[in-house]
Amino acid sequence: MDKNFDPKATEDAIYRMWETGGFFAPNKSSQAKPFTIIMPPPNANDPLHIGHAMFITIEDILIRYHRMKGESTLWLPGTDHAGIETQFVFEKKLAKQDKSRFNFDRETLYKMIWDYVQENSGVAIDQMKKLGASADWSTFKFTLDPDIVARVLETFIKLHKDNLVYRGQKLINYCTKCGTGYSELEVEHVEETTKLYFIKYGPFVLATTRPETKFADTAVAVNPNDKRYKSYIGQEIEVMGLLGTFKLKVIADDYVDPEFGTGVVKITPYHDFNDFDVWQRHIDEIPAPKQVIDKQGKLTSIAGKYAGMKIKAAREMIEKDLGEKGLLAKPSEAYTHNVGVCYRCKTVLEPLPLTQFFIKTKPLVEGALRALDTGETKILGAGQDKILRHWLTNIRDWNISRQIVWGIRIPVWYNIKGHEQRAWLSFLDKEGKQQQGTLAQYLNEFGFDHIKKNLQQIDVGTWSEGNNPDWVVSVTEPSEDGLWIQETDTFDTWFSSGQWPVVTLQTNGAAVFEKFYPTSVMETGYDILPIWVMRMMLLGIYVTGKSPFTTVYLHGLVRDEKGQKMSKSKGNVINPLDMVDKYGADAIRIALVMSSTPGQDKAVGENTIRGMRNFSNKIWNAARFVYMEKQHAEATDAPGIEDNNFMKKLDETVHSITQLLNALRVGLAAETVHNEFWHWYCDVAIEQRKRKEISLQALETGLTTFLTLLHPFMPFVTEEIWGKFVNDGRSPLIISSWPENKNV
RNA sequence: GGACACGUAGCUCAGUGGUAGAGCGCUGCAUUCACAUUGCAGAUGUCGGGGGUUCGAACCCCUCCGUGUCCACCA
Repeated sequence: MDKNFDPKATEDAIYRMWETGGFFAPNKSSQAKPFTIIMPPPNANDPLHIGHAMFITIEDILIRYHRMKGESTLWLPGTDHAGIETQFVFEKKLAKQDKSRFNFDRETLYKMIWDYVQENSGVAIDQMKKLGASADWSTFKFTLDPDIVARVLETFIKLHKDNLVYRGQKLINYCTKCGTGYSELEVEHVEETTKLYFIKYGPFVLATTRPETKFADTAVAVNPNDKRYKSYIGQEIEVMGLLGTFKLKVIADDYVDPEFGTGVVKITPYHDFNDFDVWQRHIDEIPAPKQVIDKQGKLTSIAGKYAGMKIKAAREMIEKDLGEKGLLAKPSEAYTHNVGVCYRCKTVLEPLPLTQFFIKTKPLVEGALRALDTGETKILGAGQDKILRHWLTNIRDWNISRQIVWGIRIPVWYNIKGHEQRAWLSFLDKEGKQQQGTLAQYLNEFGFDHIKKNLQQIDVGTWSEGNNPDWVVSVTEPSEDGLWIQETDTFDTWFSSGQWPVVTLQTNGAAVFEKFYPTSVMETGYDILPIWVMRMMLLGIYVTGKSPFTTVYLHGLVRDEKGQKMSKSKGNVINPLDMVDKYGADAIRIALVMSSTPGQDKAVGENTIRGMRNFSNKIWNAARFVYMEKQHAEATDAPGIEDNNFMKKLDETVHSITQLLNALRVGLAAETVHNEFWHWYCDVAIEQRKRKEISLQALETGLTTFLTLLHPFMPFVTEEIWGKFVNDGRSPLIISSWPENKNV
């Protein structure tokens, strides 16, 4: 027997033994009560990072503990198609081949991404196995599996029937680079220092950071109580601009802060959220809005000679021209404010008027709040309960339309007949070249079938009142006469993952759903509380009437040794698989959870992991000592004078670990078992044994008990020892019974 | 501007009403003893400051200071 434990030589074989033994499947006994965790599905296309290792570890600890307690334990794994991220990565790949999404029709592009993801999808799963994840792989689901898609569509149809879906034109945060709009939860806010311009505007001077949108101004607003401008309210003013003079109405709105800038604000409803709201409040006073920036981030034809220019270039040129025309009242000032950027590519988002599908969220909130009030669902994680309530009470309608192909296509069909002139679309012609325009332009030349088959995107826009296209919700093409085209937008990825606990169980069979829903613990990072956990509650309760989980355990972010955020640019990223390779899976597992606490970030460095590698070696050597003692033991094992104290202490340890795990205090449980094993069992008890103060039998009981207690945290080394010389040839540790404490 | 956290050993963090803890680091001693991926001994703490409740507070309450994160429409 080697002096050191060698994880590399043993871990894979142990995992295979567990897997082929079928030990990950739930206990079939009818008396066993269920314990369920649905795994947060990682991006199918990405290798695991340290944050994944964190959730794998915590969930596996809970799963192994409950399995050893004899419960019918299901850990259902899966992966997510991660719409925007994956399409973005794929497009970068295309760019390297001098291609873009515009070179392909929708269907072809989807298939290419599908194949690309298939190539990579095994990686994350293998990595989870390396970390020891005892998930039931037979229940595995991918968010684009046909059975999952069918369920997700069903939910949408139900929402529509219940009048909880609407199609509406709103201002949407749109990424001109990724080519899609978002919901407000996906917008990241970053501080930006920009110029605040002071522009002569008729009789006023106004302060703006965005002179390039002034071509779309439809009003000027002042504060109703601002004495300086009171006489102008309700009047029209004449403004000399870069493209000539025009007239605008002056309106009064409380939103204008008289203290800021000059107290005069231009109103550009289609390019600013506040202005949009002002327009809504003064809809009778302000004429129809104008759009000056398009989806490509370029200025539209209303910008005259600036049309076609990118925002940044246009702004610079406009600044110059304003200066030359003497329209700048004074030099610009540096101004720091927050702007929304794309969480994926960090491009500054443009507020643009888009027609999208929305889910009415307010009617769904009540059930979620009730679940929190009654304790049906408990949130673990410093203060996160209150944060969730805050989100729930301030929720907005959910924009679920995404202008990408990598996702579940929205099951909505438009009848374009009679609206051919207004249906904008892009498709590939017979030479594979992109054509863009209205259906009316191309219908005769290419025929409807060709256009449909080679379609990239359709935008049927918003018709004026009473002149809307028919749209019907249907999974298949409607049979009625007409020119039917399916919406090209896909669902927000979070719309499918928001149903994850429900649909993964349902698609594993009605009996599985019946038994394991609602699930026991949802374990994930606090950073996705609103974007994911909240939505799972909303949709889960909506579909099933029950909150999808009893407890939400929100782990913290993993940071580096100094508590710094890990990032590629800082070069402080720890790859969990490298650490497994170097120190063993057990070491990184316990390093991640020991002394961690829900909702609080966790600092982990290689030193920490090395220290825990030493701990797994310590376990190994303690076992080795017991084994050697047995070799030299005499036939009769005399009781030791410390036996009673030893057993009592052992029992207390079992008790406290059990209590801690029941209370989901995983970090403290790990710390306790580590300390008791090392500093009591090894440092005290084994030394007592050397002086013959405790019996070999007591020492052996101690070892087997500790192997059981340690197993959820460090499954490999404990299983290896168990199989090798504690329980040779008998059932493996993974399905051994959790010790009962008798005397405490 | 608001919300939520956090401030405990050199560093990173547990502990959350009853004599201050862990990991990593540091100092000294120990080497054929299960393990040097070790053991023993040790140093470093007014548990952010102040006030209150209590027989007793790192822990509960108030307040101040500092840090972080998220949210928010000041162009």
